Amino acid sequence: MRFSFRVEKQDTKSNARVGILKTPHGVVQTPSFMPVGTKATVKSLTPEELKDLGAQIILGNTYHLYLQPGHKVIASLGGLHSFMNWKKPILTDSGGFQVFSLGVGKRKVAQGIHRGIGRPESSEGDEKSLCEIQEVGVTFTSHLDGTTHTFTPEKSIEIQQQLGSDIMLMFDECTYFPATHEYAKAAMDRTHRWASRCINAWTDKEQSLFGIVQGGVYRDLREESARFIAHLDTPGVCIGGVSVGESKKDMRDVLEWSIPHLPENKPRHLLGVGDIDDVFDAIERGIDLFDCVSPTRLGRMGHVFIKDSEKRFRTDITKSLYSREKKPIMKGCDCYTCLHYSVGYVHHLFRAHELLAYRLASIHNLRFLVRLVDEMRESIQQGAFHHLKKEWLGT
RNA sequence: GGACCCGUGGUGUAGCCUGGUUUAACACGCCUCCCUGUCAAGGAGGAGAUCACCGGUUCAAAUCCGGUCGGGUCCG
Repeated sequence: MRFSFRVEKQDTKSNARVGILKTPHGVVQTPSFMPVGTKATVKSLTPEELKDLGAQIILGNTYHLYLQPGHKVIASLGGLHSFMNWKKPILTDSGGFQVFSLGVGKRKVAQGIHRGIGRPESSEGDEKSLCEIQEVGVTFTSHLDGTTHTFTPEKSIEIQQQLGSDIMLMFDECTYFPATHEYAKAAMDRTHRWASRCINAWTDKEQSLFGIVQGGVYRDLREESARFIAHLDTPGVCIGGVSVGESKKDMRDVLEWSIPHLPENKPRHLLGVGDIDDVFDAIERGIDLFDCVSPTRLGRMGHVFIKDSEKRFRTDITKSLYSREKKPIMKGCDCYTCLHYSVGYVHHLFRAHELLAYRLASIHNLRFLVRLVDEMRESIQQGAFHHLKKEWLGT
């Protein structure tokens, strides 16, 4: 099956749309949320569980798989799908984001402050940058063993082709927030030059390749980047450089400026976004695909998704008040966790540091988000997207 | 009846022998906050102890000495 995308239904009151994405490993009905499986596994879950909770496609990571176990190892074991026993579509990130996220320095990362991405000026005292950006590519230091590596656009595509993903992403420079206009422009221009090199390196046309819009939080840059990426001969586009520390308003502005310049007939992926309100907003603006670590990462930290009145949509299940709660995490949830376990039990598992806790919470959170996007898709089909949005967000 | 061990925040311990560098440390627990293309079963911060009690030695005691109470082990 070759790659194709078709818009099936366009919402009349917004830019929301329903589409069908065909890939060599099956069909994805959009809009769709994809769980993140960085190291060839969605942490704590089996592919069977992923399938059961409704995941249509997952994301894997070039940076991590290149470092461990190595793309050649995975290729020799039959490619990523076979390696991890996931038969459905896979999108691979290019490694750009990770390479730059390491650039902020070890200490900040150790402190959990790593959302300012790719700041090359960063020689503040002992905070040595772990990566160096040049025209040819990025030289970085492995977080695993300190060895030095270089990613170029060509290298990233080569790795992704060996992994055998259905959707490859271009090697881009994800700008940090806040970035000056000058720097954001330089990074965007570099990303555009790298885009051509990615296309040239792209030899296996069974796999598709998506370009990535950059440009920081600047209107002129976003518009320019969106137009540039839109005109590339690739089957899809991504909007990147969001959810890197900017405000929600900034993110919305970025979508506002970028999307009108993107082609109607190509799928649009919004990188790294997964907050409920953000997903509603993005789908309303015409985004088709999402990926985000939040359901799994927050799940492992004991935060479970709920539909609440405060529009926070999550609660910390490890809090004492949940120790004797007999009810499931969320009334009406059809996930495996909610069908079989009480809040009190999952609470206990977290307190006891039992491994099942991570799995049950991840299953719930992923099912919650996948199902919500399913409902959004259904509502678009029926012309009721606005009603669903109002029901959830109140606006 | 005899010998020995122990008594430090909610829990479990470290420190005690070689008194001061202890504003008494650590783990877990508790409370706040954070997490959006995962270096993330992670991170930041906070509350909480008159070191069982009484007395003594000393410039100075959780730390040394005596006694009391409480818990435990072993021997009869």
